[in-house]
Amino acid sequence: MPAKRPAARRPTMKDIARRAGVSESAVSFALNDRPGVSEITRDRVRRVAEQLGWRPSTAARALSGEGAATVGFVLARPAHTLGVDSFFLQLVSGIQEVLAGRHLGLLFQVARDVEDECAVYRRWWAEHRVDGVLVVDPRTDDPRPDLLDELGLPGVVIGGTPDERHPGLSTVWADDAGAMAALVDGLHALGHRRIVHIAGLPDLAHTERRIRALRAEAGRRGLGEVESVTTDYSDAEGAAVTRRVLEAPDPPTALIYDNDVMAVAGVAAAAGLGFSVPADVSVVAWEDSALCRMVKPWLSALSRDSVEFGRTAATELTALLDGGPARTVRVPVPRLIERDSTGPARPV
Amino acid sequence: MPAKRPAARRPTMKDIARRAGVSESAVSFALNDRPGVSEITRDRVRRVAEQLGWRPSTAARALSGEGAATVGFVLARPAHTLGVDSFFLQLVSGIQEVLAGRHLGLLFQVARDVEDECAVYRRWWAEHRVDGVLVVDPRTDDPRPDLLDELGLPGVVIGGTPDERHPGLSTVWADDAGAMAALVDGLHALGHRRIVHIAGLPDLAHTERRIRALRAEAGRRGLGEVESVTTDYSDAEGAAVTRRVLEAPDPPTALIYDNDVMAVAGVAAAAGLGFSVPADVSVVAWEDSALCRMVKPWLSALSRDSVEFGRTAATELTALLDGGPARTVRVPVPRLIERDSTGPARPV
DNA sequence: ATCTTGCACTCAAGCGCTTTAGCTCTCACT
DNA sequence: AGTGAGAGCTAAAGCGCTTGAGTGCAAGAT
Repeated sequence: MPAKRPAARRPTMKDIARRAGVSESAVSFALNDRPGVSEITRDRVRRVAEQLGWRPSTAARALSGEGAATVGFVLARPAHTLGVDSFFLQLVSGIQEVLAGRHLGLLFQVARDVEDECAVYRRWWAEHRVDGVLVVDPRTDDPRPDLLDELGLPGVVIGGTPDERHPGLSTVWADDAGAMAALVDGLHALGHRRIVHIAGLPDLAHTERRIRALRAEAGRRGLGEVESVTTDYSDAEGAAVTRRVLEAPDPPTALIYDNDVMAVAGVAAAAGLGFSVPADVSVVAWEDSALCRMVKPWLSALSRDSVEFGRTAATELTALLDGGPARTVRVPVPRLIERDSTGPARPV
Repeated sequence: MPAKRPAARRPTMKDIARRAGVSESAVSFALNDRPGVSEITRDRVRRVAEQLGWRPSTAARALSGEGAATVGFVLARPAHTLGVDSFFLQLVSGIQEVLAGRHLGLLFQVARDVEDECAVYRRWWAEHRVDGVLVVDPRTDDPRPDLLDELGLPGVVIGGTPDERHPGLSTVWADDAGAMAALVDGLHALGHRRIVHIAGLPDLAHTERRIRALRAEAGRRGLGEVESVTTDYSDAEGAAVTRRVLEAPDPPTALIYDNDVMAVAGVAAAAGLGFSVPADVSVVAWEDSALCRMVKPWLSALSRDSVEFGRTAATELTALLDGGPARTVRVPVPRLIERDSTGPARPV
C-alpha cells in the first residue's frame, strides 16, 4: 500500500540561515528591512527565502511581541435579519481588499447580542488572537468602546458618531442626519407632508440619529405628521408596520424604510392593501441593492458605497495598528437614486 | 493631564503557577486534563486560572505544536454576485455555532477566483494560521483538493460529490440529482413538458450535476424540450435569460432557477413580457429565502436548511481535526415549498 | 602607532506554552 | 530492612521568531 506521504514541512528561518550561511538574526534583519545587514546579504537572504517559499509563522511572530496580524469582526444581529442583507457582505469585501494587501487576516464571528460580542472581544484579547477590531452597529449606551479601551485593543467604529471620550478608537461615519434632511427636502418639494419612517433596530445609534433628524427636519418645515416606527429590519415587520400605518385614518403619502428588505416587503404590503406606488404612496429605501431593481416599481433608494465604506474602515484600522492617532473620518453622504417608487404626493 | 492607563496585562501560566505554588508544567497538566497532578492541585490550579481570567495564548499553543485553533473559509465569487445571496451568511452562522462551542476561530477571506483561493490556502498553511479549511463551491476539475492533500491540510468540501481520491477530505453533500428528479417529477405531473433550467456558474460541480440530472430525467420521461442555460447567478443575467427563452417561439411552461435572486428577477422579466405566473409559466427557485415571499406571486422554492448545512460541515471538520477519518455525509434533500408560482401547465 | 567609530554580523534570551526526562517521595510486597 | 512501582511533581528543552547586547573588523581621527 502506498506510504502515506508526510505533509510537506514548513521552512523556517533556521533553514534560510543555514542555506544563506548567516545567523538567524541576520535573516530576521534582512527580511524585515531592518538595518544591520549589507545589501548583498539582504538580497541573498531574500532570494533564499523566496526560493524556499518561506512565510513567517504568525504564531511565532505573535509570541515574540509583534501582533497577531489579524483583526476581528463580530456581527451581533439576530440570525433571521442576516438573511437577505446585502450590506455586510459588501462591507466585508471592502475590508478584505485592504487587509489582504497587508497580509492581515480577518477573524470573523457571529454573536447573539452585544454582551456576547463583548465576551468574544475579551476572549480574543486574552488568547492573543487579534490586534484590533472593527465594530459595527454602534448603539446608544454602547459598552464596547469602554471595553476596548480597557483592553487596550485598537478599534474602528463603523457607522458611529464622532466620539471624543475614547482616544483609542477611530470612527468612520456617514452623515445620516444630512441624508435624512436631503431626503425630507426632496419629499417635501414633491408635496409630501405626511411621512412615516419605518426604522431599524431601536437601540442602534444610527436608527436614533435618523429618527431625530427626521423630527428636526419636520419641525423646521412645520410638518406635523411625521412618525418613526422601529423594527427588527425583517421583511415581516416591514410589511406589518406598512399595513398598520396605511390602514390608519389619514395615511402617510411617503414611506422611508431603513433598509431595502423592508422597503420591498412594504411595497408588496401596500399593493395588497390597494395602494399603488408611487401614485398613492411614495417609497424610499435607505440602502440600495439588486433587490430594489427586482420589484415593480423599481425602488428609489439612498445608495452608499458599502464596499468603499469597508475599505475606509479597514484603512483606518491599519493606520491605528501602525501606531497612528485615532481619527474620525466621514464617508460621503448617501446619494438618492431616483427610480419609480417616488413621485408627487397625491393631492389632498 | 491624565496618565495614559496602560492596557491590562494578560495573565500567563507563570502567573498561575506562582499563585498556586506549583510549577508551570503542573499548571499545564492541570488545565489540559492530563495525568500528572492530583485532583486537589488540579482544582486549585483551575480556580486560580479562573480567578485570573486566564485563557491560553493561541500563539504560544500554535508554536508548541498544537494547532492554531482556527479554521479557514474562503469565498471565491465575483463580488457582484455576493450581493443579495442569503446562502452564505446562513451557512456561516451554522458553522460558527459549532466552532464557537469549541473555541475555534474562523478566518474568513474573499478571493477573486480559485487560483487566488489556492494562494490563500498556501499562505495560511505557511503562516501556520489554520488547522483546516472549509471549501465551498466545488468545481469540475477542482485544483483545491489536490492542493490540500499536498499541504496536509484537513478540509471539508461543502456541496461536493463523494470523492475517494482524497483521503484527507471529508465531504458534505446534498443530493442535487435526487432533488432535480423530484422537481421534474412534480412539474411533469402538472402537465409541464417544456422546461428551462436557468442554472448558475457553469464550472461549479453542482451546476453540472443539476444540468445532468435534468437531462437524465427528461430523457427518462421522453421530454424533448428541456434546456439548461448557465449564468453568473446575478439578477441581471437571470432576467436576460428569462426574456430570451420566453421570447423564443414555443416558449417553456416551467422555469427552474438555480437561486432565489434570479427567480425573482425572472418573474419580473416575465411579467414585463406579458407572461403571467403561474398561469402562463411556472417558476421554481432553487433556494428559499425571504426574497421568495417578497414578490407576488410568492415563489415556490426548494428549501434546504443552510444553517444546518453549515453545522454539519463544521462538525465534520472538527471531527477531522480530532484525528477522525474523512467521511462523506449527506444532508437531507431540499424540500419543495409549494407557494403560488407553480401550477398546471397552460393547455397547448 | 593607538584610539575611536561605525558597520555587519552573531549570541543568547525571551515570548507562553507543551512535553519529555527525571527526581523524590510513599507505600506495598518480599 | 530492602526493593520496585507508581504517584505527584519539577527542570529544562523546544516551537519560530524578535531584539538588545555583544564581537570582530576595517576605515578614519589623533
